[in-house]
Amino acid sequence: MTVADPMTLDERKASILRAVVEQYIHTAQPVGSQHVARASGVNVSSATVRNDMAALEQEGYLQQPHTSAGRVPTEKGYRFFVDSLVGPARLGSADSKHVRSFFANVHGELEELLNDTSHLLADLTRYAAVVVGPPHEAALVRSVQFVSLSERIVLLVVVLSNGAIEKHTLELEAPIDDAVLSVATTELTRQMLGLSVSAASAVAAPSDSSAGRLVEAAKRALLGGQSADSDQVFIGGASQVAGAFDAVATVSEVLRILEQQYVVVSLISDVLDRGLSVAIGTETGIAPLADCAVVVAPYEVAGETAGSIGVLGPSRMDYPQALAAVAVVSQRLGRRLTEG
Amino acid sequence: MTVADPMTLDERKASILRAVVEQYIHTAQPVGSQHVARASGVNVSSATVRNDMAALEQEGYLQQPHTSAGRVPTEKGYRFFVDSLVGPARLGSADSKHVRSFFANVHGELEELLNDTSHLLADLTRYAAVVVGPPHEAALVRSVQFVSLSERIVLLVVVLSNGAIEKHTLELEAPIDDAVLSVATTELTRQMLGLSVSAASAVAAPSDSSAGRLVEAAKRALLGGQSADSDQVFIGGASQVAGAFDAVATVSEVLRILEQQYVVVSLISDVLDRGLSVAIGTETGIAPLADCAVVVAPYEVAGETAGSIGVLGPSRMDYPQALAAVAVVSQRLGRRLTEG
DNA sequence: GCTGTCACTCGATGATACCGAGTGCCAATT
DNA sequence: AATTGGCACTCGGTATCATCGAGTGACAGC
Repeated sequence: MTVADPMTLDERKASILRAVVEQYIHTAQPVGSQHVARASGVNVSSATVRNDMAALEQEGYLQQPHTSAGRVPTEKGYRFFVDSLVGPARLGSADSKHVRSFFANVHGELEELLNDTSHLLADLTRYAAVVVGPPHEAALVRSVQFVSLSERIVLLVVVLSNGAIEKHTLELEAPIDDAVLSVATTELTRQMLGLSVSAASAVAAPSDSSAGRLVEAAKRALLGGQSADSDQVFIGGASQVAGAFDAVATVSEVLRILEQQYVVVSLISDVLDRGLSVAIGTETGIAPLADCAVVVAPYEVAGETAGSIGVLGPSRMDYPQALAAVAVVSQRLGRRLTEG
Repeated sequence: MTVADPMTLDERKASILRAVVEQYIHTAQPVGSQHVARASGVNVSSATVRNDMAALEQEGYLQQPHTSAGRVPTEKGYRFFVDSLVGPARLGSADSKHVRSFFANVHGELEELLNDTSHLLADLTRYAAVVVGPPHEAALVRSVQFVSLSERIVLLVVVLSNGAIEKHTLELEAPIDDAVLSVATTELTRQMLGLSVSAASAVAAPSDSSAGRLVEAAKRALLGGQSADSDQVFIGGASQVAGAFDAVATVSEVLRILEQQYVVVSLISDVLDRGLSVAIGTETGIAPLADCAVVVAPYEVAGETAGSIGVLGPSRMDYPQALAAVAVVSQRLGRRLTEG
C-alpha cells in the first residue's frame, strides 16, 4: 500500500526526513543515507533509506546540492519538520534558570525592559531577536500637558496609561503666553483624558482663541505622528547573524532588513496574522530572507495580546529550541508586564 | 643629508607613503613599487620607490604581508597619512546636495532627527555611523509632573529645556491619593524648575509627609537613572560593516561592539577628549577594533558642544571622504539644532 | 643619488591524480 | 512486495606539481 494522500508521509519516510533535518540543522553538511540509517529511530539499511530519500526528493522535501552528495532539506522539508513537532520542547535547565533570574532581577522602564528582553532572547537562541512593544493606540491618555521650551516652541507631552509617553514639538507663528498654555493644557486635558490618543485627537473642536488653535495643532500633531512611531521595536543580537551565515553578502542583506524596522514589524505581524508561529524562507514574503526563518509569538498583558517577540535566524535553525525560547520568554514577559 | 628627526619624513618618502595608502584604500590589495612610480606625483623610477619603500618599512610605516608582495600601510602609516591631510576634502557635489536636502526636509522630534542623521552619515560614508545626542545633564528642567498610572504606580515625567524627556516609574508601598500627587508635583516643581536634573535632585529635603516622601523617591530615581541612560546613541548603517571586512569573524566582533552602546559612547568621547578626530586600530583602545578606525567630530548647538557624531569603518578607510562627511554633517546638524 | 637590470621569492592559478562519501540500480533474500 | 547487500559510478575536496607573474633586493653604471 503506497501513499494515497500526497500530503501525508509514510511514517518511516517522516522519520527519515526528520532525521535529515535534525542532522543538517546541527552539522550544516548534506546528510547521507548511512548517517540516517545509523542515527534515526528506524532500523533499516542505508539502501532503504536511500530509496526513501530519493522519493522524498521527488516529492520536494529534500534536495541534492549536486549528484553524489547527501541531501539537504528544502523549505518544504523544514516546514514538514516544524509542523510535525508536537509540543514545544522544554528549555534546557541552564537556560530556564537564565530566564527566571532575568525576569526576577530586571528593573527599569518599559523600554529598557523590552530592550533587555530582546537581548535575552538573542542570548538564548543565538539568533537575532526582535521585541515589538505594545502599540500606543490602545492605551488611554492619563495626562496631557503643554510645556514651553522657548518663545515660539512648545512641547506637547502626553502620558499614556501603559507608561509610554508621546511628545511632539509645536512651532508657533507667534510667541505665546504661559497663561494661554495653561488654558490650552486644561482644555486638551478635558478633551482627551481617559480616551485613546487616536480617538480623542480625531474629534475636531475648532476654536478661534489662541489656546483653541494650539489645541487643534496638538491634535493634528498626534494624528500625524501616529502612523510613524506607533510601535516600538527592539532588536537584540544583530551581531549573531554574522555567525549564522557564511556568505558575507547574505549577512549584509539580512542586516539591512533588520535596520528597516517597519519591515520587521510588518513581517512579524503578517506571520502572526496568518496564524503561524514559524515562517520559513519565502514564507516570510521578503526576498532577501530566502535563507532565513522567523519564529514568533505574541505576548499577553492582562489577557490581551499586547505585542510580539520573535527570532530571526537561518532556515537551518534549531526550531525546537527557538520555539521553546520564544514561548517561554513571551509568556514570562507577559506575566511580568501584567504584574509590573 | 639624511633625515635627522626620525619623526619627519623626506618629502619624497612622504609622497610615496601617501600614494601607497591611497592606493591601498581603494584597491585593498598590497601595492607594489611600479604602481606607485606610475601613479604618485613624484617622477622617479620603480627602483627608487622600492628603496624608499624598504626604508618606510624599516621605520614602521609599511609592512609586507609576505616577501615578494607589495606593501600595506601599518597603523603608523595610516596615522601619518591622516596627519598629513591638510584641509578636510570637500564632499562630492552629489553628496553635498544630499546633505542639504536632508537637512532641508527633515522634520520631527529630536530623537528622530538624530536617528535619521546617523543613517545619512552611514549612507554618505558607506560605514557604520554613530550619533551621540546631547547629554541630558546640561539641560534645565522645564516641567516636572507626577502622573498616576495605577493605584500604586506613579510615573515621574521631567521635561528638559532641550526638548528631551526623562521618565521614571515609581512603585509605591501604599496607594496614593491624587491630591497628594498634586502637592508633590507642586513641591518638586518648586525645587527643580530651572535647575539641571543632577543639581536639583542632589539637594535632599527630607520630609515626613507622604508627598515629601514621594518627592525624595523621585529625586533618588533621577540620580540613579542618570548614569545609565544619560546619553542617547543612534547607530546607523550597521549593515555596512558586513561589506567592509571580508572575515566574517571580524564582522561579528565589530557588530558586537556596536551593540554595546556604552562602549561606543565612551570610545567617541575618549577620542574627542584626546583632541583627536581620528583613531586608528589600537588607538581606539578596544582590542576587537584592531582593524578599524573611527572618525569623529563634535557638534555645537548655540556655540556650545552638545554632542558628537562619528563613523566606524575598516582602518583602510577613505579618510578624506569620511572626514569631510563627518565635518559637514556635524556642522549642519549643529546649525539645524541651533535654529530648530 | 637615481636608474636599469637581473636573480630570486612566493602567492595565485591551473592541470592532474586520487580519495571517499554518497548515490542509483539491481539481483538476491525474506 | 519490501528490504537488503553489492557494485559501478559521480563528483567535490585535497594534495601534488609546474608554471606564471608581480614584486623584491641588490648591484653596477650613469
